[in-house]
Amino acid sequence: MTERSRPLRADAARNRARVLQVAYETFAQEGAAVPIDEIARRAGVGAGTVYRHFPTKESLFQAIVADRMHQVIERALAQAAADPGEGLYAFLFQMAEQGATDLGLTDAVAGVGFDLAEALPDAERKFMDTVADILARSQRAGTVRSDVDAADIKTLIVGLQAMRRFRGDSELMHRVYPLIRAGLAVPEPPRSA
Amino acid sequence: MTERSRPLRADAARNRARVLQVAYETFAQEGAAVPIDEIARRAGVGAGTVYRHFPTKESLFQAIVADRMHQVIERALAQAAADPGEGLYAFLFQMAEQGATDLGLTDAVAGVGFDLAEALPDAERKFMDTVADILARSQRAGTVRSDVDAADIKTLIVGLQAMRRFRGDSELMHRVYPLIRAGLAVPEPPRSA
DNA sequence: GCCTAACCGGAACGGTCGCCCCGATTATAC
DNA sequence: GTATAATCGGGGCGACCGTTCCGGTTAGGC
Repeated sequence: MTERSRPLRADAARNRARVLQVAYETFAQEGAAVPIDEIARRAGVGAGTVYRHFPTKESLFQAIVADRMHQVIERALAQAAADPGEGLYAFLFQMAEQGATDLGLTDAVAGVGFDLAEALPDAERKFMDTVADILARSQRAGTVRSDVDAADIKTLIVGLQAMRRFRGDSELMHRVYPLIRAGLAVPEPPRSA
Repeated sequence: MTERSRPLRADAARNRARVLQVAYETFAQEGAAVPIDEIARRAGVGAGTVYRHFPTKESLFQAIVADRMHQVIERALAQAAADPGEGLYAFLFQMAEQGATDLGLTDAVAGVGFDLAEALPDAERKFMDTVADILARSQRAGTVRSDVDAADIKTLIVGLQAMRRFRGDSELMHRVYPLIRAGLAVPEPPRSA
């Protein structure tokens, strides 16, 4: 984002990339509670090196979440363009799945220990815009009831991520996910004849 | 549970009750991360006194969760007996509401930082039996589809608690809860005529 | 090849928390 | 009232974690 006055030295650039990559995988698998020392150890550098590139633990976490968020949004928009009717359902399931294997992203979306809207207002706004967009497409396609809004969907994502962490992949997909889908579907009008 | 060989001294019994009461309220409002020293301070005793009655922080937490769980189960069974059709829905909403204002209970149900099934197998089994019972009653009353089981309901409870923590009371009740309810309702057979 | 500025790593600091210890205190039996 | 045994409470220990510091090392221009 911010231009450096001078390019990083080769070893510094290499270490920065390694730290980012290791932190990415580690936060995803074990959540945001992993100590910086541990990330430094796995990256093969000292803790001081981590702090030189990222002044606080939160700044490292933010850099990763912003990137992850970007990926999720891009993928969701592509899916929604390809199949508007399924777009929202695909997005919901993708977020549930991602959130379970990516504890950092879950915490960020749910605002646990790190206020996404405050720390990365652009990412938060773009995320909500994307949700609204995908939702609107599916509603126009007639596969989602019209009386839900983007905030409702975000709430469902938070819930689904919690469920996915609690229960296995296939069980959630085969047993609980259909219930959510049935709840979001356009209700059948009451049969009067 | 276990009988004491000699009754507690009067001041000891009073302190024990105070600690339990304060811990009950504190864990409910602020989650299980509150330090023991803080609970001791609020109860007006020293940390040593807390540890004399409860050898570890977890044992104190367990004592509280077991009690809360008992209350929730009793109340749910009474509701289900009074109105079987609404029993499951009332239970779900009650658990969501309780879980949001009772972070300790939420953590216990979801198994975060404390394995309920391992630490209090009786409470866990009774909880699951109760869920199964209430669910079966509502299914017999025809208000809940027959292809969901108690494990699905528990998963939904975990999700609802997360949602409730994320969003306010009335919003969850008015906007998201109806979606869950619609998903659990007996599906209308497809109109062929 | 040399010089210097940039960078490295890990030891160390300050703060927090679970848990224990022990001199002081107090309830209870006689 | 006195003895005594249970209880009290707060200071302290050890572990952990985020962050800083600084002596040693190395990349890169000349």
